[in-house]
Amino acid sequence: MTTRDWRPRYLQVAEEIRAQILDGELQPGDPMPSEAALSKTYDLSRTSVRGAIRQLREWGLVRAEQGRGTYVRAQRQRVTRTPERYQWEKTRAQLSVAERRKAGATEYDTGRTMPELAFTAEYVDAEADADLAEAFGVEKGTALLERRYRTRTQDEDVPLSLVRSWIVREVAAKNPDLLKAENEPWPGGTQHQLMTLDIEVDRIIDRVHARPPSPDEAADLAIDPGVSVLALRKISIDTDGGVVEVSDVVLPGDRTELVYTTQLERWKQR
Amino acid sequence: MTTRDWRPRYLQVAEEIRAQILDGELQPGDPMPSEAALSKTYDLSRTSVRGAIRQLREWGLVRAEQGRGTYVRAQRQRVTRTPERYQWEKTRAQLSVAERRKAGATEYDTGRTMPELAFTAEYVDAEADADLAEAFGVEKGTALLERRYRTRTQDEDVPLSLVRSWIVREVAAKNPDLLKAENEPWPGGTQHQLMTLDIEVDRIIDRVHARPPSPDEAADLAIDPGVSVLALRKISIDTDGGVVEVSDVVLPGDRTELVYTTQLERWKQR
DNA sequence: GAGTGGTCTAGACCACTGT
DNA sequence: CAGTGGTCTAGACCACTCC
Repeated sequence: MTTRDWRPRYLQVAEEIRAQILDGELQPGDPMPSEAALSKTYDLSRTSVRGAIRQLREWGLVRAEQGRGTYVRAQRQRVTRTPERYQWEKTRAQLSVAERRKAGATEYDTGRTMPELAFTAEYVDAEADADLAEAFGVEKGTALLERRYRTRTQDEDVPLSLVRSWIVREVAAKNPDLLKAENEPWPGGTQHQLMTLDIEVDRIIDRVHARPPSPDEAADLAIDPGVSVLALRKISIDTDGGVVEVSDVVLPGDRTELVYTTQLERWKQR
Repeated sequence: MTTRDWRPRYLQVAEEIRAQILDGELQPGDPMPSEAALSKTYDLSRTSVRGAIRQLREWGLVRAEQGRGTYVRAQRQRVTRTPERYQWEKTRAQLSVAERRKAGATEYDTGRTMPELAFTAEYVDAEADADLAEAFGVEKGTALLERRYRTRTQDEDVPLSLVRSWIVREVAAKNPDLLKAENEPWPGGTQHQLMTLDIEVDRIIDRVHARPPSPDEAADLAIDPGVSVLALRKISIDTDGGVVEVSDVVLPGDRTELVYTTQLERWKQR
């Protein structure tokens, strides 16, 4: 009170409201006072009040709805993704077609829930850019087969992830069926596709970082402004040590949790 | 031109400039035209131009510097973090004090670079909130020992990560030395601390998601507006299956890459 | 139609960076 | 000092939602 506050007014207001939310004075789902009301109570122009609200949105604390009002955000439903799915997919690849179809339609559940449904796979002819060329260990410009698809849960209409997957075209061409988009969804997934090429995946490397979404990604994933995406590059390595598939998976950062378990070696003696 | 554009003007400008950056017309490090200049060339008020620039900042494409100008952002230096560090730390825990000290001072390098330096460890008495109580499998309100510290590279002054680590206080009390902040940095790290309590860590679970930074985190990590942090909860489980340590690690999302490798089982027959 | 948030204007003062 | 971005005002029109 006595010592004057050097921070901009809009930030002070934002932090005041933030404290109210964290203290539980404002509960998730509660409507905020309207901009006009806030403008009056804080004796600020509407522009400044909007600055405070923008800040709260960037902190992921509130959500504004045109024509309705601004609401305190509920913690969004989280979806968990674990690399156990990779082993599951590999095991499934060796099953019969009938069983693969059945398994593919069934929910995949690893204790936590991970129901998924792939749709709208799209095939594109692509060339290796510098990045992909390095990943595959091929020349820049090498022809690749690119598959684009999205996954979503059965109840929600917003996709869980946007995926782009690449295979070296010359490798994939050994099985002409792989080049046809009509064959999607391929029963048994990528690992079975690779199996038809006589390729066994030995290990998979996930590289994860967070970044702001591109405009398209923000729209496709229904992401609020200020929320980042998790960008996951998945690299599959076969039993000969070569890179056989590269995928870029884009996940909404605030709705997705990635879980990785590291098993440590036992001490020899204590 | 002919069909009118329904999107707000500030967004159109932002996307126009975005295209220029992606096309390479504007190179990383290049200064943008000043707000006054943009305002003139696009025939918009400065407020609207600022809206476009804010959008570009949220996309992570430009960086504004007070009194200097606005610049196209360079891809920031990435730091890689792999769970191999956990095994390394466990192995190191069994070495002699002298060796642990030496190893602690040395850079830890896993092929990619991961030099780190811990500093300003702080000890706090804490109680288990609902979240931590569940993680540890104890009653809510159980006394915990909380350690806070940060890591940074030797050349940069901005920390790489903010860490809060918890151990059940009653467990830690078996070795009174662990309760004293003066003993930091503890030679051998957390795993050696646990070893003095007769605890061997069997596996470590990392749970990762992305979220907007809190105001404090944004300031501490020098994060630009619109960029998220990677929040990593690390859970250490001992050979009896109990949770012995929980850490929350906050990493700048655009500067950090997490790498996890999943080893798959070989097929029995082909 | 009343109330909400989204966009936009024209202007002002400030703090900071360079010269 | 001039030029830059950061904050703030008072007012306007719009698209949307709900009654």
